[in-house]
Amino acid sequence: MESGWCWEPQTLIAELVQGMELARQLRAHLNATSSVESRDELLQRILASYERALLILNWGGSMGQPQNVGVSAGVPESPISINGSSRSDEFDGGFKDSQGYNEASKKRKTTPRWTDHVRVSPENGLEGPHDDGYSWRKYGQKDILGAKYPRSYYRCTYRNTKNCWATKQVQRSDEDPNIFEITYRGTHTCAHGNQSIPSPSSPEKQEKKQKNTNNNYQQQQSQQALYNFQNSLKVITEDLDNKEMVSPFSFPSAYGCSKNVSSYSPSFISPATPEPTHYSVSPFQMNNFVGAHNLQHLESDFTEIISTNTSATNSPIVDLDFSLDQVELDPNFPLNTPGFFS
DNA sequence: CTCATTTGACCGTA
DNA sequence: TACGGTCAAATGAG
Repeated sequence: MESGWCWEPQTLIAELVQGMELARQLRAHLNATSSVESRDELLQRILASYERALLILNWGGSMGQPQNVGVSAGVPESPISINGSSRSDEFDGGFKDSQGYNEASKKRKTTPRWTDHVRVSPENGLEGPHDDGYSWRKYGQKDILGAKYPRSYYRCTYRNTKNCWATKQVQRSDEDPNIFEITYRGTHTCAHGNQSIPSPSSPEKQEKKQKNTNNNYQQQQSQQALYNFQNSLKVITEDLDNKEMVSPFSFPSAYGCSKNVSSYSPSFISPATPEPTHYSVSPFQMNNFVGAHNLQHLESDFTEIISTNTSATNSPIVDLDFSLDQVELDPNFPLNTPGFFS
């Protein structure tokens, strides 16, 4: 939608490479006695770099997928063009042991958590919450102390059938009602089943009756690859007490290569609050959040958490174990596949 | 009829 | 005890 952006694979790769290079620098800073500020700056540059890469992917995808493009004219059920979100993923510590991670029901506190900030563009209509490609079921709503808007609680639709314990919380920002803060908890273990992405012509709700009927396999693959990619590229920061994972990638960003249809639930926030349909990117907004994080000890447990997180996604397509020692683009990553850039 | 949402109650934690 | 998170019965939509 608000594209008009000229993008090309080289640009994307350049951004990614830059991000890696910055990560290297950051690593050097970690070993040295550099100031927190310089680390912070480096980290923000890394995030910005990946964010730009993501935007490229997003727009690239939306431009390349003819179906449902342009259905942005405020039709409530129209596919949402998720233009991503400002990525301010914060990772709430915890999931140290990869095993306990799968048992989300046991220890909620140990599940990975990261926050996504999604901005809606007011001129584009009011509803249709951000669809990250997963199927969510709302299970609660609470008024939060000090918050103007209630918080909505969602869990994976396939919680029971697939034992998928991913949840998310959606809260409208106090300061800017156009911004929604989405906190994800846990990762989907149903991602490879029926879970992935609603087919363009079928609203999400149809999923309940047509599981596994998405026949656009290539598209799925690309999306999954991107999803895995973004899931793999997480930067861990460690708080004094907790670890945090800061990811420049957002779930919605992973669908740039295809159209998201979202029938989503109409209860994104609360009946009293208008529901955003279209999302625009606020690329650097994440700095507001990430910048506030304690960036010390950035590296500790980095690879451990990465691998944990990666394995949790069951990703057979891309294996991007992203570590600071190994920051080369995986040649297997289908950056050049047609479904990706076109 | 099936499934999603709503919403008050309940529970665990700080 | 207050608050955030979850449960589950009631209700509604398709």
